[in-house]
Amino acid sequence: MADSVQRKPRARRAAEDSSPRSGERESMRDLVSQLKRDRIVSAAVDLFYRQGYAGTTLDEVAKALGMTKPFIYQYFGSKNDLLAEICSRAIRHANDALNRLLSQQGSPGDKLSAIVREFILSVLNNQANAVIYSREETELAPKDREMIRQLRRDFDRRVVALLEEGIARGEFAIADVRVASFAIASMVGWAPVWFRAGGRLTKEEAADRMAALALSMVAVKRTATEGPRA
Amino acid sequence: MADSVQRKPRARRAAEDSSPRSGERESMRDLVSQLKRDRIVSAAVDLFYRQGYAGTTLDEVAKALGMTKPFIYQYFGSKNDLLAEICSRAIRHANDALNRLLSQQGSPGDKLSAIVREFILSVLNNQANAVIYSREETELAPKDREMIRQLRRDFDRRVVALLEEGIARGEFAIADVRVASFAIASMVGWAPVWFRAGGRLTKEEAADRMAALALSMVAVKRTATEGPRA
DNA sequence: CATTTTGAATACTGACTAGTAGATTTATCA
DNA sequence: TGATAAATCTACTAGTCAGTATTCAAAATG
Repeated sequence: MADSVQRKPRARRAAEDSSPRSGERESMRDLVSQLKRDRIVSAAVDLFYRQGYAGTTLDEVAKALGMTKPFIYQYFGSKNDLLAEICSRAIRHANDALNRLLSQQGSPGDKLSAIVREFILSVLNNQANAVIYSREETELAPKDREMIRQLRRDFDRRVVALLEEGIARGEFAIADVRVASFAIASMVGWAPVWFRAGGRLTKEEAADRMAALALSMVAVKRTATEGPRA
Repeated sequence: MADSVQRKPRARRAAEDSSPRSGERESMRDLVSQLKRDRIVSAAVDLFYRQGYAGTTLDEVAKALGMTKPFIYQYFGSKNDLLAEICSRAIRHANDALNRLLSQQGSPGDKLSAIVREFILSVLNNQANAVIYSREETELAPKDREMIRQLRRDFDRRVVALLEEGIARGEFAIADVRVASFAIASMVGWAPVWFRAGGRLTKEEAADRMAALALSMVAVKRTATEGPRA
C-alpha cells in the first residue's frame, strides 16, 4: 500500500540542482506524471468495468486516451500492474472510509448505521473499481489478492466487535454474530449489482435505507410480553 | 432455456431403423453423449472457477479430462458455448429451487425463511457455477446475459410480492420493499464469497442462520406500547 | 472378414495482443 | 538558437490460443 506514487518515468535524473528552481520543476514534473497516471487509470477502469480485464487490450485503453500503447508502458510496467493499481485504489478508498468511521462515536446502533451507510456510499462512488476488484480477483498477483482478503477480514472483525458491544449493552440480539457480520458485508458488497444511477433512488437514499435494514436485522426486538426497556 | 440436451454429434443419422433395437441404440448413444458433455462441463466449471474464463484454455480443460481439444469441439461449438451452458445450468438450478418453493405454503414469514434458506443452499451447492456466472457476465452473449437478468428480476419480484403480502397481514414492517428485496438477494448472492466448506458451519447451518437474519430484518417489531397481536 | 461410420488425435492456421527497439517529435535550457 | 534530454510514436516480435483440416483408430454393420 504505502505511497503508491511510484514515479517510474525518471530513469536518469541528471544534474538534480542545475537551476535555482529545480525543486519546483521536479514537483511540477511529478504532478504531471501523477496526472497522466490518473488519466490512464481512469480510462482503464472504465474499460475493465465494461469489458472485463482480459477482454480489454492496452491498445484500446490508449486509444480511449488519444494515445498509443507505449505511452502506457511509460507509466506502468505491465497490464497487470495497472490492474493492481486500480485494485489498490479501491482498497485505499475503502480503508479511508473505515478509518473515518472508527473515529466517530455513539451507540453501537448509531455506529453500525454509519458504517453501513458510509461503506455503501464508498462502494457506490467507486462502483467500477469495486466491481473490477471483486470480479478480477483471480487475475491478481497473490500479494495484491492478500490485500483484498485482509481488508475483508478487517471489515468483518470490526463489525463483529461492534455487534458484540451492542449485545453487551442490550441493544442488539443476535444468534450468530459472525454470520450477521457476513450478512451486513453482503449488503455492502452486493450494492453495485442492483444499484442503478439515475434510478428511483439516489446513492444517499439507497445507503440510508440499507443501513436502516441492517440495523433492524440486529436490533433487539422487544416482545409484547416484556415491559418497556430503559 | 428449454431442454438443452442439444445432441450436436449427429450430423448424419443414417438409416434410422436399420435394426430392431435401433431405438435402444439411439438412446444409448444419447446417454453416452450426455455423459461426455457433463464431464466436459464439470472440468470446465472447475477450471473456470479457479482461473477465470479468460484465464483458462480449452487445452487445459481437455487435458484435465485426459483428452484433447477437438474432443471438446465435438460437443460444443465454441468456448463461449461452453460458458453459456455452465451459466444456463446455474440458472436452471436456481429456477428449480424457486419453483419448488413457490408451491409451498405457510405464512409469509415461513415462506420467506424457506426461500432464503433453499436459495442459499442452491447457490452453495453450485458454488462454482454461481460464481462463474456472476463473474463472467461480461463474457456472455447478450441473449444469455438477458437470461440472468431475467432470473434476478424474477427473484426480486417474487420476494417483493411476498414482502407485500407480509405487510398486508401485519407480519412484516418494511419502509422500502424493493430495497428490502435487494438486501435479501444480497445475502443469497454473496454467500459464496464468505462461505468456506469445512469451516465452522455446514451449508445447512449457514443457510438456516441467514434465513433467520433475513426474517428478523423484515419481521414486525412489536413495541411495548402495543398489545400482543393475534 | 470387408466396409462403413463414428470418435478422437495430430498437427496446423490465423488472428490477436503484450511487450519492445528504435525513430521522431517536443520540450528544456545554456 | 543549437544541443540535449524527455516524451511519444511507428513498426515490429514472439508467444498464445481458438478453432480446423486431415489422419488414424476403433466400433458397428452386413
